[in-house]
Amino acid sequence: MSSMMSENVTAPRMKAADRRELILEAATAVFGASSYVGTTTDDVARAAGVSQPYVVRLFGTKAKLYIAVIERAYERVISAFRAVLPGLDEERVARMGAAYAGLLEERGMLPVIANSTALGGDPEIGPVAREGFNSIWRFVRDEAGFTEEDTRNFMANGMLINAIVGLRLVGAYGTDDSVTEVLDSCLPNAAAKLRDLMPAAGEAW
Amino acid sequence: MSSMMSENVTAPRMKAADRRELILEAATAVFGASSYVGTTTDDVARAAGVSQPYVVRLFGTKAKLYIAVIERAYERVISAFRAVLPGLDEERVARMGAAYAGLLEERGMLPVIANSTALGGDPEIGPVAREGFNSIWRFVRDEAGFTEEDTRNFMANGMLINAIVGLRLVGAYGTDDSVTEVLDSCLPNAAAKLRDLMPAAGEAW
DNA sequence: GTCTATATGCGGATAGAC
DNA sequence: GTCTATCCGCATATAGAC
Repeated sequence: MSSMMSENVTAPRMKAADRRELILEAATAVFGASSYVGTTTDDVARAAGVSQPYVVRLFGTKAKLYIAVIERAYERVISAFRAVLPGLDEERVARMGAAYAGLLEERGMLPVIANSTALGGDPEIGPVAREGFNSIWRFVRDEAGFTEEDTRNFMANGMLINAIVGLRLVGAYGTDDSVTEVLDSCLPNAAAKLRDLMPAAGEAW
Repeated sequence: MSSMMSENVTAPRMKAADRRELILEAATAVFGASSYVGTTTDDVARAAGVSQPYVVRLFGTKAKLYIAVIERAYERVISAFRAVLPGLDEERVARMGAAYAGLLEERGMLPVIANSTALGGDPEIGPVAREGFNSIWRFVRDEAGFTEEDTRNFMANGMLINAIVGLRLVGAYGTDDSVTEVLDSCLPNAAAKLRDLMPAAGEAW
């Protein structure tokens, strides 16, 4: 009668690289739900099904873990954009916008990016967030070939979406219909997607 | 030889309301520089020249202090917009944009707003940040009389500026000229203003 | 590779004097 | 109205077993 009922005393052995990726995914969801400050390494650990010291062991510090999370998130955005580039035509603004909206379905991805844009003042995180933002900017302008003005408008719309996501202005929290109207005019269907994906207050994503 | 050199052992007596305002101003600068998480109540206290327990005493908790700060900031944005409304004409988009940019000169005002848009997930702060954002949205649309589309574009540009401010993409941190180009195309002169106002890494504002 | 146990430090908050 | 002293909790990080 020793360990019968205790589930998950020890997570199944796994290659460190795989475990890393698993933790990064969980961490993205948790950081996305509660922001950098509001999340503890223990929250991340429990979401990933491992012990708190182990996530610290793997990533060194909480800040380094978060940095790994946002680097991965920014890369993901670019890969999503890149995927819709082939055969780029007149619709590339709409298609890339849709690609961004599609990321709403990947837990925490957009919230994490939104949050990272407010952390430029942090000496460790700031440089990484800036580089991520810049990399998207450059991609849109140089690889997708947007004009200067289209690039600005595209990024501005993205930041508006980030703010709406960061504020939890839709979903269980939404009170003002005008906001979802706006969202709809930014990216058709994004509002509906957000509504579905948003957890109730206090819930995890 | 007792208290000769000790400066400010006790802050000069003052009406609580005035002290409150003084602390709010200092707190705006400090929260703006280091974000909500990165700031301690002691940081605020020292910036305001009072003791740490006293700021807690006046505001109850750190979260309540921050809430007071962002409420004040959102009100300030609206008052700045309202000030340029009389005799509103064709230029109202440009004039309100300039009014927003003018707030760059008030320490921490824009950074605080930028940061608050990432804290929607916080059960205490979230509702206040949402209400602040909504109030600006409504003002632009209903009182300034912007069209639905102009409102969205205006807010989107504002969020882009917030992101640039939040990321510290200009000033001592700026590395990519393309970003200041963009800022200039959003709001003429804003980039130069930002450059002047941004502190070096790690410095207080 | 992963855990348990624990040290450590920091920051928010309280008590109470002046 | 404002401070000093201090408590206390919590979360990060370490040590070391398995």
